[in-house]
Amino acid sequence: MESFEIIAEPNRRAILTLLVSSQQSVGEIERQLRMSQPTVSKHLRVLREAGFVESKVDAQRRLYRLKPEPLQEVDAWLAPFRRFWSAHLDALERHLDRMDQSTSTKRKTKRRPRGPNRKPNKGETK
Amino acid sequence: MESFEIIAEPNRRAILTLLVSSQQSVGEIERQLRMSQPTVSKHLRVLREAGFVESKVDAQRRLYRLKPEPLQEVDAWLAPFRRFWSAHLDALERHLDRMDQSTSTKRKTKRRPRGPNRKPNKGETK
DNA sequence: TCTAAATATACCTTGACACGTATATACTCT
DNA sequence: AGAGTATATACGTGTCAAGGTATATTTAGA
Repeated sequence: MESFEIIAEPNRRAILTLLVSSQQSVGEIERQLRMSQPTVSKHLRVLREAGFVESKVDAQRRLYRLKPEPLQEVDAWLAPFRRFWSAHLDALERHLDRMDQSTSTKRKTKRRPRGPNRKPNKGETK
Repeated sequence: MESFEIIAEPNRRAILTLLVSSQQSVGEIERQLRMSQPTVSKHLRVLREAGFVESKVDAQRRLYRLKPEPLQEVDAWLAPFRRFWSAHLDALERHLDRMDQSTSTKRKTKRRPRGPNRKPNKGETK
């Protein structure tokens, strides 16, 4: 399974979040997140095979702890978008600046001739 | 559908990546990503309803462009993990520093500047 | 008004996966 | 060795999402 699918599952995200603070045994995770033991074990297996966590044996217990790499990949995928929304903020600022100097100006040129409107879909801007 | 599930789908991630550079019509996305037109439209619908993109009408076309908020939420979820792996890097550095002292080896590559009570910089990824 | 282009949607099928229950495995302690 | 604890796995089941094909909707242009 692939990194983005792994963190698509809410229980797995919860487990990862738990493990940020410190390593935990299966039973501790089970109790804190109120999931069944097989469910926890199965999610941990998925996380382990994808490199999100690693385990070490401690008597009958297994202690699971985070490994950084897969989440760093996710983080890396986000990088271009971070640049995008920074640029977006800049554009908003420039726009507000223009509003400042042209608040009394009315737009007189229509962008393009339009026929009868169709019904807009949700999230569609006119 | 929820943000993490949305970006779990590879074609949707590809669409989002395409839209970082500029807005695109459905047909343009279809051709660049070699997906069928219904597939593109259906993914765009999912993305639109989740707020990842918005569309505006341009004659028979619809131009889709990115909206930042949902990916910013994903980014926010990652924040604690970034602190986690920064801490790991710091620990590694301290370890290497101790190695330095005990071996008197000269280091060839520079490390990050460090000081007492060092705090990570905003948006620091490394 | 007819046709072609661009996009959206309906319906169907298929596969993946998350969970529960039951059971297996591994380790500790007496 | 036997009992108890902690964890892993096997199996069956229901759900849901992704893609394909076919069709509907909207618009430009002749």
